Amino acid sequence: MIEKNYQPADIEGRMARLWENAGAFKAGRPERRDATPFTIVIPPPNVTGSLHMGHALNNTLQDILCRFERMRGRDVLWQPGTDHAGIATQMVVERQLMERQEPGRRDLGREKFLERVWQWKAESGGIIVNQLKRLGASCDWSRERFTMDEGLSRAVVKVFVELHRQGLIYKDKRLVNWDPKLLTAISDLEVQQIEVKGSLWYLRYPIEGRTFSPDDPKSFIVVATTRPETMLGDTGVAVHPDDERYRDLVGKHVILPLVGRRIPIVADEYSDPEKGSGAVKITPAHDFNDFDVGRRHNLRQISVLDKEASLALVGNEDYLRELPEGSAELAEELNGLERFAARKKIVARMEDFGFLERIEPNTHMVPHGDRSGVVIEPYLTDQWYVDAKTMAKPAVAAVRNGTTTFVPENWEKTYFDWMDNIQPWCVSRQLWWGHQIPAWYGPDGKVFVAETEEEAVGNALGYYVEQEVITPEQGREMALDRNKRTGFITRDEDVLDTWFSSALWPFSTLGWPDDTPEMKRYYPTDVLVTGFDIIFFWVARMMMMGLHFMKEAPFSIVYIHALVRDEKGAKMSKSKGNVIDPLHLIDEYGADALRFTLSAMAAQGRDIKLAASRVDGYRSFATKLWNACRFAEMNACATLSDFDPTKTNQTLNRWIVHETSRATREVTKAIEGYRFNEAAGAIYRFVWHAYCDWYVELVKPALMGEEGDGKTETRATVAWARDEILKLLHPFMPFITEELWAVTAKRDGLLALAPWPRKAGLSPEQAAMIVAAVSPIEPVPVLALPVIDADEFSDPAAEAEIGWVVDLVTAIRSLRAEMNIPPATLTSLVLSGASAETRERAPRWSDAVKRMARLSDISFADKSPEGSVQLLVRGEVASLPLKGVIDFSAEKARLDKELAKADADIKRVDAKLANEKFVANAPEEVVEEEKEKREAAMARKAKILEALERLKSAAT
RNA sequence: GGGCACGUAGCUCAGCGGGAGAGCACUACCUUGACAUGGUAGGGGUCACAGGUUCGAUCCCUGUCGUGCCCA
Repeated sequence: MIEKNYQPADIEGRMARLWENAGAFKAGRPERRDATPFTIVIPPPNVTGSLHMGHALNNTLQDILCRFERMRGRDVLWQPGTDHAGIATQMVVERQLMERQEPGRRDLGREKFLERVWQWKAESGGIIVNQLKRLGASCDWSRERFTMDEGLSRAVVKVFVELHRQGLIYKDKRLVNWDPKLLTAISDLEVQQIEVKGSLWYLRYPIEGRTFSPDDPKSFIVVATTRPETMLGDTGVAVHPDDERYRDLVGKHVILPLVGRRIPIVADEYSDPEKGSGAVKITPAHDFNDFDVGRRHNLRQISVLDKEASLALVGNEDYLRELPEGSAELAEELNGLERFAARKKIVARMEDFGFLERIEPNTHMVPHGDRSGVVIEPYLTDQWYVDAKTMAKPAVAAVRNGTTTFVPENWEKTYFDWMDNIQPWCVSRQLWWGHQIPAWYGPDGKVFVAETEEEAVGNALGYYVEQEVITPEQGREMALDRNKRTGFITRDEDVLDTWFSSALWPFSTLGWPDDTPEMKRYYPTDVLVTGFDIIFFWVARMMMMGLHFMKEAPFSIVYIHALVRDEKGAKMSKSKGNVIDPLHLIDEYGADALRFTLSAMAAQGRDIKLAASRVDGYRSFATKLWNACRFAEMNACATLSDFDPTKTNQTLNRWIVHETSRATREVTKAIEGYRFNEAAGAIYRFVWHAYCDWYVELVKPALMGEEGDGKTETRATVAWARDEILKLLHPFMPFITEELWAVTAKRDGLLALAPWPRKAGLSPEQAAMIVAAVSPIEPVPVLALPVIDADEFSDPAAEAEIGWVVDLVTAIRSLRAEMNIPPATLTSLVLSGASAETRERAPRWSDAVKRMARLSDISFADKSPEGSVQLLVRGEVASLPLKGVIDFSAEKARLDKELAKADADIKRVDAKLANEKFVANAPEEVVEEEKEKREAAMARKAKILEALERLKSAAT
């Protein structure tokens, strides 16, 4: 029994348990041993995460693909899991410690702190997994992985060690993006350039050998800077080589104000003559561009900030070297000042001495940490880097030669642009939560990289024994006793960038580096579904790692979907307060409605501006389906096991079979082409406007009539079409369809595992494979049913007949509305001058048409009766004798309007046909079409004129 | 500054070289035996603007204006 009302909340939890208990989503089900695998790896959400609209869209689309392919008989593995999210998670736990007024991270120490993080993960991590289940994600949850699982960690270590051995991972001292709040390096991608209203300070740098005077422009050079506080670390001034103003100053020196350091003026094209004063100060240790300029001109690198971005001058040998007497006092005074306080103080001091020329307001881009939100400091440190440039080459080639394809393909350009200009990837992070780098150092700083501590320590001790730094005896002792080597051999404190482990996700989750059966069966994966915002973070890096270690690209298709925005088009963000919570929408409208909305709006290459009213609309759609199924149930329409839809006799039944096969073709092709919105549109139109609006309405007389073969066939067809609908709709609305599948008939299997309506173009072998794959273990009776081939089953005769009925009913309804005939008034219909075909057809539809068009009777006549209103239906006249019922002037107005429309059509077509160039150049069929249109319009016009004539005589 | 999108009904969006579409909202009528979470009918658009290509442009090209995003 179907409940009277559709209550999504009721059924969704129940269906989720049903799937779970049946193990419906498990990969490698025995009966699919011989089926072709279909693999998707989930973009692992952060363990700290909770479901947002982006996740909802991303996982809905993946689920549609997975459910679709599962129904097509494939052995689907949708690999789920979560990401340890280094910085994010560490921050969450640190905040928790603070809120509970417990000792902080550093007080706890590394080991204790990590225990706390794991504890947090056990208690509250992975909330998002349950939220994904609420959305209906059909992942193989039994295979859930976490990027810091033992197995995945082993993969990470192995990759690191091998890349290091191959020279693709190395340690280097260069500028990094330093986050002075989180006290770690971050990658270029974790930096966001934010436009900031700041100032441009024009500073006077005195030229060596000239007496400085603010009034004498010859005694100084003006440099413009957005960061005056870094001047303490200046080691040069650059001007453009072609800049006439400064040509004779190149090669001279300036004396750095306040500091007294003697630094050169160099010519470098980096300096832009149009910007500022045309001269720039060069601070190689605190600016990426300056770093390059400095290298070109052999300028010193003087770091003047510490890791918290405060001035570090006292004891700073680089800074103090070669400074004149008295400079140490300034160092004492400024030491320890935070960078922005230092800026104020230095500017004030410069002004005091006449070194400040002016300050201009200036809007410019300032790098910010995407996690901490603070201004990023370019900072000179030792870090580990991946040679991304080398690794990118095969990754670019794989896309260029089509091994991997982006959908839509315009994202390939973005991918290439980035890959072609890729920078070394800084993978070390000064955090605790993550994969600790498998590198150990000896007392002289020599690095030993190995997969295990034993191996690294063994290598190291062997080396130092050989170098005679220690005796063999000491070496043996240190090898056996960890405490003995403390202080001699130390492990690298840093952990790897979270994205390092994510990059391995497509194979680490399958058991690599072990040679597992899953590796063989499910790699490479079929499709990756993700948002464009992580093409660089994730897609590109998976390509690099996959190609390097597996020798095969990790996926053949990368489907890039849109960003979900609020209804005004703004990006959703907590700070803007415009976040729509998918869980609220699920509570209010149901997961099915949300999923359908997202897929219906997922047009390629366009962002989704989501309005709740759309979700509401699709909830109505679910209700509509619900009630249509109740209708079938109330009329005893039951699924018959030996029913063959292609063998139906009734025209109406043949029509819905025809329409079903068309819908099947449309939906199938659209999903295959990743056009989710088209697939959703096709099934929506079919269910509502074909099945409900017409089929169910037209079928009522038969279902209420006498028992017989026709009624039996009709009942079976109603049920059959309903079942096909449930299948076609299942990938989009899994909950309601699974529920209706269960309650509308006694089924031996889940809808989630039922076979997809046979699609166009499926080879007999493939079809046989599907049946063979699904049947042995769990026989699903539906399989015994003949399948229809959407390409083959078409019935133009049925389509023509039902089309005529539809047009007739629509025309009468329209007229009645225009004439303001109340629904309670029944009218007669006279089919005048009807063709033999119409005379033959009409009786079959008389009951249905009478009901739907509110008619009392239908009759035939040679001519339209006096005073009747005439309609044109497929070239024939249908008359409604409405003498005394209608307002003649209203009818005249209606006919005049139609006449005008016909005239306009004729005029437009005539203009076209009169155009010689059109007739000469347009394709023949287009010209032919136009001629047919003209004829049709002329015929229409003739009948309208006739009707007007008759009206005139009737009125008088 | 470079790049990528986008400007279509009041709103949110499809579409597309040969007669402008959907959902929501709106108007009128209807509680008919699945459904008022419904039905029927209807109103509403110079397809941002200006050029060009074409027999024909909402669609292709160029430019302008506006919006969004990415990169520097």
